[in-house]
Amino acid sequence: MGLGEPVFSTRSGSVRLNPPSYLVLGMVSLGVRSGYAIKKAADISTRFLWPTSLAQVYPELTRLERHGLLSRREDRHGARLRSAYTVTAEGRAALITWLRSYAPDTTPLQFRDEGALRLFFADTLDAGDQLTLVRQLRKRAQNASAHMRRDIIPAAEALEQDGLRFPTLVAHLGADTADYIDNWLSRLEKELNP
Amino acid sequence: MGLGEPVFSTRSGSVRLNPPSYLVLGMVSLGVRSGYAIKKAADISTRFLWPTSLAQVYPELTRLERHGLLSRREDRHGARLRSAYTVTAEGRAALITWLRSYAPDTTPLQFRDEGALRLFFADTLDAGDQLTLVRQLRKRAQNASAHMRRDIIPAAEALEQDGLRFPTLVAHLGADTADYIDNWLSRLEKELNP
DNA sequence: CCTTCCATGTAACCGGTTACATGATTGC
DNA sequence: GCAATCATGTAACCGGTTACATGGAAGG
Repeated sequence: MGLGEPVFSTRSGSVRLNPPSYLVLGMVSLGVRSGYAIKKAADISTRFLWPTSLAQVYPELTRLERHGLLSRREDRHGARLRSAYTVTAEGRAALITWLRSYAPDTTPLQFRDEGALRLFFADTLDAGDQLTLVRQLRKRAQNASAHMRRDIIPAAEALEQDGLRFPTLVAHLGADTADYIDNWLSRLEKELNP
Repeated sequence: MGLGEPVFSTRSGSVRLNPPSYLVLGMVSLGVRSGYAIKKAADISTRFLWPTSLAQVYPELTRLERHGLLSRREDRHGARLRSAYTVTAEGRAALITWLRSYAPDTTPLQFRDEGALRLFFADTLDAGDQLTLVRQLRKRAQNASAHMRRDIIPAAEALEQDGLRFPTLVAHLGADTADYIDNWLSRLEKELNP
């Protein structure tokens, strides 16, 4: 196993917490109360950083509650029942511990990306197809940037009224990075098409 | 399933080819002949784009050969036997088809990254810890850039004698992007620490 | 001689996604 | 009335990693 077991000790034993756990814990701590809402919130904010699914969110909520990091309340809305979660003191402590424990050496920077993998093997293509591929990659970077500026950043900015600035910052980092990549590829495009 | 089944038709039925398949196929097409060597080559080139493991490479080689995309030759080296793979015409066609078929809309740009996820939730931290986190993230970006420029790029440049330029280009894209992120975070750091 | 590297594979496990199943509420 | 959205969950599957198991070759 090596170093840094991602285990958090609670009064009731210990829980193994991984990024999806902290995603759920973090969302609840931002005031998102139901599983359904967490998934929706993740789709317009952390989707690029860490995608998730309902089939992951619901069991995780149950698990976090079982270990005392979340507290559940039945929130009856007509005949429909809904679970409203809030973070416990222990849950908040777990989140903060995680945020404070980041070690740059254990998690190396990765860009796992099929597009870039194709570019790596592009020597196999003739000049025309190489150019097409680079243009497609640019298009994707442009799409990503546009989507973030049009949808993600405004949604994040709405949270600033609650004193939350980092969602906006991260969204900007993503959009700016996408622009940087587009720019880089545009220089490559010119180089390939003189 | 939806759109774009990643299936390639061969004389002997059809194969489902995914990024790890093309990683193996591509590496063999670059002249890397054994499973062991493919893993080693991937570790100093495509690791950031698409990590892999021996437990993935070996079965994939067998599968690709079974479908006629690779051809295997027993390469006896003393008492030790080793499999030496080469790409068949069909294998080369499959690789080129994949490289030519990139659709920017189906594969959205993702930065799946635990570090950025932490930054997203950093409002939970006090100012001092926020600063520490940003500095840690910078350190990681610097490490990544340094490692690429010291190890990955020189290794890629050695391939240029064989007429391969894209491995070097992709390595530079990675290193430059890491530098960009470091720079972006350094501005954030100044903003947080006035 | 002994360590490191070359070399090939399998078994067990885990993290995550897709698909399935169900039903109430809201808004047009 | 009907469609879209809110809401919760499970089962099956898949992609990928870690750990296990084995042994020859090369280099100091």
